[in-house]
Amino acid sequence: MISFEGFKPEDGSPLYYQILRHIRRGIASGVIVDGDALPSRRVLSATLGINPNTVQRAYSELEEEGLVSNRSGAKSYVVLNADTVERVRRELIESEARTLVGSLKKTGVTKDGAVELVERFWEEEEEL
Amino acid sequence: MISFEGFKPEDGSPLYYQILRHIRRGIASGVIVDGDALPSRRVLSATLGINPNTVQRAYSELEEEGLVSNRSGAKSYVVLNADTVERVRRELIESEARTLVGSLKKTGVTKDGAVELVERFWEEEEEL
DNA sequence: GCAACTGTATCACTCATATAATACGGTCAA
DNA sequence: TTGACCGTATTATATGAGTGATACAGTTGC
Repeated sequence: MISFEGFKPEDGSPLYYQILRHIRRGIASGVIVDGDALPSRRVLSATLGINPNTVQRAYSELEEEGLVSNRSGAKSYVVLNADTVERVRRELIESEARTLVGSLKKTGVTKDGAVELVERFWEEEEEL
Repeated sequence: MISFEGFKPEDGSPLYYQILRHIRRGIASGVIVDGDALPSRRVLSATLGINPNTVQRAYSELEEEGLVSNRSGAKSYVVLNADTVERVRRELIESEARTLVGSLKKTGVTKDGAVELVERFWEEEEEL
């Protein structure tokens, strides 16, 4: 069963998108593997204190993306092969690195300064 | 006059917030300095193809933050001293670096991998 | 078979963001 | 002083995100 421990929606971005991202990151990092079951819409929404429709939206987008199998009546499962995992991982890392490198550049940070910042903040980060 | 060259709202975040961030980044990087005039609400909204009210919202928030002086009838100006600039710069860089490190950690990247990513993407970034 | 789950669908509602159209009064330079 | 520009304010409308409630049909395990 996919875990949502440490999932805190404080991002400002839409909730359904944060759920999507949480699962994509789990796939990229290997925490989520092929065949893993997703929590049901009702259970997960109750756990997170949000609306079932919001979870539904995330899950159905994951199905369109080909990462999840939804069968009416049965639980939803993650469907992965090696190529898919590698693709998700590469796309995720690339987009995150690109946007955040761009952000630091625009605030006037140098390349060496950015590397230094990454090294400094790496240990300070605690929450999952 | 503060420049909005290269300002492209494609972030997903609210437009007024992107304007705020653009100006904060300009201050942090030294591109925007004390006494600089802001484009009028009407001019900037026409340039960006957005609504004057949206620009107004950004400008009035900048005033509440103490970075801009708005006088009814006259143009709006940036008001800065060395301490303010340093504060804006530190807060901005810190939050962006923290976001970057948190994102990469959650996608299963190692510290060395993150440094490598920053170095690799630093040159590839072109658009301002 | 039946009960307890599951996914799916629909409707009405709130809220923030953004647009659109005006209007009013202050500032500033020719 | 006057006209062009400025900041500010108001009202109405549209859209997307999220909630809340409810309903229906499919599956699974006992």
